[in-house]
Amino acid sequence: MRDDEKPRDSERAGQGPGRPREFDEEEVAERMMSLFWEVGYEGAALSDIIAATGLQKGSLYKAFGGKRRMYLRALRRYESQAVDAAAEMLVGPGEPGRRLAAFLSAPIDAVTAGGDRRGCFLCNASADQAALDPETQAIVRRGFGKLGAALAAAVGEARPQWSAERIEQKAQLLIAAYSGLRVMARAGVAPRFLVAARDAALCGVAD
Amino acid sequence: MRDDEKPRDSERAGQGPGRPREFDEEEVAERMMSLFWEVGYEGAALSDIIAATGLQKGSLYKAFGGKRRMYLRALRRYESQAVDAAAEMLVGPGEPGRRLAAFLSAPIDAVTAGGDRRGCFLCNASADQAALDPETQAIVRRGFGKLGAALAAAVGEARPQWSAERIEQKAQLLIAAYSGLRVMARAGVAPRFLVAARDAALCGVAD
DNA sequence: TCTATTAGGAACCAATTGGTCAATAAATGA
DNA sequence: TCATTTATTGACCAATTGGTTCCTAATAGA
Repeated sequence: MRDDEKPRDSERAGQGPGRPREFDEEEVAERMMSLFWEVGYEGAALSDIIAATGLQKGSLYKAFGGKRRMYLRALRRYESQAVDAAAEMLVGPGEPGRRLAAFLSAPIDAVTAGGDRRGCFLCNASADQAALDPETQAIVRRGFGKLGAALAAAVGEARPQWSAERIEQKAQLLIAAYSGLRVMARAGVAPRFLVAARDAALCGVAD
Repeated sequence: MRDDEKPRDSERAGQGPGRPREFDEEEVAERMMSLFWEVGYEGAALSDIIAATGLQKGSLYKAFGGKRRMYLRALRRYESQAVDAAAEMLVGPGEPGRRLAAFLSAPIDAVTAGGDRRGCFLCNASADQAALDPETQAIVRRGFGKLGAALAAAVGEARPQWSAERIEQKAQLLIAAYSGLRVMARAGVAPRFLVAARDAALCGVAD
């Protein structure tokens, strides 16, 4: 559980002295994210990371730091990919009601369409490491904050006549419902229940 | 990750031949539940379980099976304690609206009153082990099922004029919101956000 | 070409992991 | 008292854990 490894070198396009990387760092980071997302921090042994990335232990530790840094990097990657994308979608073009519906449908589509039961990495990290590691906690909280802000914006757009307080309430309910849906999906709860929850959550703001 | 240990002997009040237990099995099970609840399956090393229970490894393995059995037992214990209690409260006496409010307030009270950030064991297990272990998954799903049924009963009581479908939808939304609140609480999201989510969730069914 | 710098890979590490077992202790019933 | 049964304990186990180090390979710039 130590965490003293220094950040090591990252991003250098290939110029400069020294032997060039034989792997694409982003691609490797992507695979690490997938693994941690699926099995959690302790569930991913170093040997699993090696298998998933194709790198050797030495290269892994030189490019990234220790295991904890890999996890945090994976989580930050999820934040700046999945979370930011969702937030942008929520404030993007189109009917706000439709955007909210799309946001709450994502957890269901993932499981019905792709059979993807990984849930939400942010939510998993919360149950997994957030209570134990403050850095994880900070990232998770920031992610929830982003989603909350974007949801509030979309709700305000959909129902301009609502008070700020009511908008905020609805937005918070939508994150909570989203998180709950992700958690339930991971446990394999039948899609019809998820659909019911989604429809009730959207009631009054997207019809 | 093996799981072949036989169930071993349980419950024998102390009568019959043989040396009597020096510990109270229920009390030990309670401590194991607390530990797994807080740190998850992989987060609890056998040495931690030993420290938490005061038992030696050998006694632990004789009384319970391997680590996985201990975890499942802890999770079942949570189900038959926390989940069943919540379900009974929901269908119990008092105004149904108040009961629903109490159900959704529990996640908030835990963190504001007791500083309890363990969240919900069921939800944690979902993010932690449910995607990997079918037994865990079954318990989690059953737990969600119980809560869903109880919530539907309470909602139906609070709003008898609603259609069965609408009642079911609201009930499912309430479990999702509950799960989400637990997850967010574990990440340390500020209580005011949790309160906002709760109030929005209760809107229309408890006022 | 030579040097500096970096990457790759395997050997190596101590510590810990979950799990077993045999010896001993304490009870019951005969 | 003695055989039987069960519990406790600590020594022991192989395997795996995350992590380091050292040697070689490959590049850029001088």
